[in-house]
Amino acid sequence: MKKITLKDIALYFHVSISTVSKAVNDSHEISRELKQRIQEYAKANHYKPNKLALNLLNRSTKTIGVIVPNILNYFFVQVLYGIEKVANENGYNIISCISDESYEKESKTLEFLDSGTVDGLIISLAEETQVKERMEGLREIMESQIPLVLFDRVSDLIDCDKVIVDDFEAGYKTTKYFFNLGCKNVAFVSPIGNSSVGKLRLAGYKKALDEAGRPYDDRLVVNFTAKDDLDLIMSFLLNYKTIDGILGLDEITAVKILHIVKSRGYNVPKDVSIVGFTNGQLSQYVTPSLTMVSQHGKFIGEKAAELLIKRIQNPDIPFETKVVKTSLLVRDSTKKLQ
Amino acid sequence: MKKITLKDIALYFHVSISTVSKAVNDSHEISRELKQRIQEYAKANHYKPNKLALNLLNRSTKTIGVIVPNILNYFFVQVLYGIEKVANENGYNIISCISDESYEKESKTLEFLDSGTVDGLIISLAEETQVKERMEGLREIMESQIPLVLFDRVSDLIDCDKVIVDDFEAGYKTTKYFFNLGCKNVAFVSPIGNSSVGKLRLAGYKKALDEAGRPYDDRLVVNFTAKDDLDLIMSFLLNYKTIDGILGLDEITAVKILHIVKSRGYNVPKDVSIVGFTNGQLSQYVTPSLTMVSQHGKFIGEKAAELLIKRIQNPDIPFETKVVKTSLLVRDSTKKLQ
DNA sequence: GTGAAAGCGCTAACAT
DNA sequence: ATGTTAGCGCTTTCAC
Repeated sequence: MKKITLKDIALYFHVSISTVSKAVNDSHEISRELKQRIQEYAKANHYKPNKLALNLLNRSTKTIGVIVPNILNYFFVQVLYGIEKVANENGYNIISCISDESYEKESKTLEFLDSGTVDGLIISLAEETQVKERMEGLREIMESQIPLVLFDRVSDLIDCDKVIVDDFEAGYKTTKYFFNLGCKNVAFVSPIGNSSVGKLRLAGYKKALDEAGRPYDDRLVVNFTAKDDLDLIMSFLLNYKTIDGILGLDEITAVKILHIVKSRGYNVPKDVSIVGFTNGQLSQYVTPSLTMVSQHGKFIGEKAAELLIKRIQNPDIPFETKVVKTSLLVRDSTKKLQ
Repeated sequence: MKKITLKDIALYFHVSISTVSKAVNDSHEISRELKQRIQEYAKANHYKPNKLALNLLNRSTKTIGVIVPNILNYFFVQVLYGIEKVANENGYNIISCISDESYEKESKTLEFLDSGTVDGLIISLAEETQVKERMEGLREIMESQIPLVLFDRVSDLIDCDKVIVDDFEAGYKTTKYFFNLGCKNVAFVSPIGNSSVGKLRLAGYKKALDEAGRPYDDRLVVNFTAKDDLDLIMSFLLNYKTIDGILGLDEITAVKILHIVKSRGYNVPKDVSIVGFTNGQLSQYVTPSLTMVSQHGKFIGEKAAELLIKRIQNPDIPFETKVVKTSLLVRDSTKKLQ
């Protein structure tokens, strides 16, 4: 038994397909009586209009596709919530896909979502894509005229609407915060050294160093990947100098750093202060609770969705870039300001 | 400028649509020369076959839909990974949706995914759906013949393939573990008291109590919802009796409990041992690290995807239910066994 | 009140 | 080598 179609119903009642169509859509053109019988039969046989056919007809799916690099990062989950909220308010569904930081997976997903499946796309680039500047996939998307909004991990090579975090300022302000606390040697620990986001924050860090008249020491800047042993790396770092401040570029990194630092006998925040990025579920429950930079993920998602929907409705307006400021959530992993 | 179609190309070259179709698909039926010109033109104008039309034609989308109740729960994220892995290996894409524990959102998503958009569905029920036993939506799905696999939060009211955790045994074994540790008063703290999963674990808890010849005290069983103040609830619990063991039914609950218990001056695990469910990212980084029951989410996802794909390929085989055992990951939040 | 026809974008069997 | 036709499932004129 396969799915029932208008045709099947029409055959059953010996009427035309269009009559059935009108009947199930409750058109006044059809007689009460026939309408009733057809509707009953349709319900009884679980008739459902085929969305594919409708979408083809309407050349619209009322769906927006979202690609995020990493679902384990709370920031992206928050963005997803924001997107979904605005999308639903505007009658759109979202389908969310994960690129897992891989260019290949991102491209495959892009290909899948392109060409009719969705009305628009919201994307944060995979790290690999950013590192290798592999923009072919995105270019295709742009050129095939599908509305696109990039957020957080964006690229200058692509001209489209964007929502970004003020990462430069975040890096700058946070580093300055450490200095105000009295920290002398602030380390910068990044799992995303190659992404635009990581680079901007580092630039902000450098500027703060500069302004404070302190030399830039690249041994205090640690880039690592999932493959690396963070424990070992941190051990080098801690043995190199008397570190009294550490900035971790995402939540799980900050939590791991805290764990490692504590297990090596340091007191947090007395010996070393720690600040992380992304105010998620972990940071408030570790001991001591972590001071975090919040990027307002939900807000970013909302803005991205708004931009996209605006663009879908009006493809010809000029591109916009929205910059969202971060804020610092002070908790117990940083020394108190005197 | 709208999306270019075969028709547009045909018009441009003054040939028929099918000729163009064959040309872009590199058919040998078409002359080298024309093929080349058409392909070039197509590429230059970013022609992409419309997936909607193709799917309609093939009556298949090579996509499977997944609905999970809560993306902040690491268990579901793991399941998602497992599903995606197997799906990709078999040439399927997945689109993942979040029901947010709400029946309404689940239904809306169901409706969206039904009727052509996906070839099959993998779902873990929203709590509201389970509580109110609102199975209309799922019934519809079943009756409209779309392949369906339920996992974790399942329902007896729906006849389909299922992958479940052995939650009864998990509740039973874990409670016995507390007793072996020497615990006398083991509390059971659940944010999912109304879901099948929560009930089964509670039944296991009761059985262990029973076997140990201890009375069941329902004041040791705490159900709470997102709205409740867990702090307050725990305070009642801790004042009621000398609790020396607490079982928290998910990761974030276990972490919160640990936080609360510690802040009230108890030593974990000396005064009270804590075990949580779901081995995620939080439990290993809190202090002390939490002993957890792992449900092997990724494995569950893989099995669910395998079942679904099997069913898509062969709709007539009898339904299966796979039961996946849990395992206990002992860390520092439980007293050491002597 | 009902039906025929066209069309959304595409492919495939069947002419020519 | 190229074109015609039919059809996937549906809606929407426009006739009758």
